[in-house]
Amino acid sequence: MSETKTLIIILGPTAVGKTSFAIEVAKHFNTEIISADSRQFYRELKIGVARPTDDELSAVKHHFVGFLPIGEHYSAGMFERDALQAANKIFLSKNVAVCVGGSMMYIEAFMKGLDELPSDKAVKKKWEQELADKGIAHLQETILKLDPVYYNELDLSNSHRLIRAIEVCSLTGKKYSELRKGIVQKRNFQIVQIGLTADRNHLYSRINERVDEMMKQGLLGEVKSLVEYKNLLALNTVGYKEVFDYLEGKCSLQEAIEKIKQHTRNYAKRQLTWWRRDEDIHWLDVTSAKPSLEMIESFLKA
RNA sequence: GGUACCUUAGCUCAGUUGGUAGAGCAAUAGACUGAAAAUCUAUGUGUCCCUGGUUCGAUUCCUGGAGGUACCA
Repeated sequence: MSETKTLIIILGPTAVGKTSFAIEVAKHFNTEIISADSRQFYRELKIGVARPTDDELSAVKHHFVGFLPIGEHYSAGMFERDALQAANKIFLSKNVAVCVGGSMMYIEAFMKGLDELPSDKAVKKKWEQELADKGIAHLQETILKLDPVYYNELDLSNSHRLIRAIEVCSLTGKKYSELRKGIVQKRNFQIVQIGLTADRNHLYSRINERVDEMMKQGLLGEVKSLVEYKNLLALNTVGYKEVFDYLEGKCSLQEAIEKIKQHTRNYAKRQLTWWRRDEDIHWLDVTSAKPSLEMIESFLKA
């Protein structure tokens, strides 16, 4: 079996209908699904992250859904490693694997790879503390000294990136701008990206409906059961942070629900912005028609 | 019915001692190499409720009206 191996990636904004279509595709090719939805990885998150139902999960084997304890640290780099491993395992017996998700950077890492840069939680924590104590100007001065080239490229208001650059510089003793080469890794399989999309209005009303549906399914109860973890990074997530605000009396339930809808729409828009620049994506508009398997077949031949 | 206060951007509200106005959120566009459902950037013409008046000039002051809120009857 030395045929070309193909990874079909199904991506698109949240609530566009990726989950069920991916299952249809995976069934068609009699293969398995690699999830690329970073928040669906957490065991404790179900309703709020629209995890596939138990029926769906048993219909097709899914990798990574619900495999992480809520407190565990995970990242795009770790996903690159794990997803490659999972894909290669699938390719041992199949010619096609399906990847589905909305986590842009995770998918990017899986497809193209990240430069090998170190990461250290303690160092990151230290600089977060520096940020809290001395303000962002102090971080800006630090990166100006460590890596003046990157200082000029970077968005200086973005504390996350500031800290990451300082982290890499201080761990390696080298400049982040020089280490970050952006080399695209060669994979031993071909990749076909299928993007599901829809009219903005249609997408937004799907999002609103899905949030109402989550409430019916018991999102409030799910979030209540996670209050003790509320400061974890995994819970800095749309659908959870708004309900925490409600539980703390910062707003009414109705307001929290409206915020969830709004923030989900904001997220969907960011996803569309990210993928707009990628010319290799085959887009399928689902506004008026369901995506079809025939389309997938035609993309595979092309 | 009386008194007081309010009416400014899609929403919540600032403000102009009279020279036609600005924040947050939303919206739109963008960025994105280990927190990424995260984080960050850019974009603000709107009958400043209506009507008269004073004034060179009113959204701002005065008259009258409409709507709202609170309290008193």
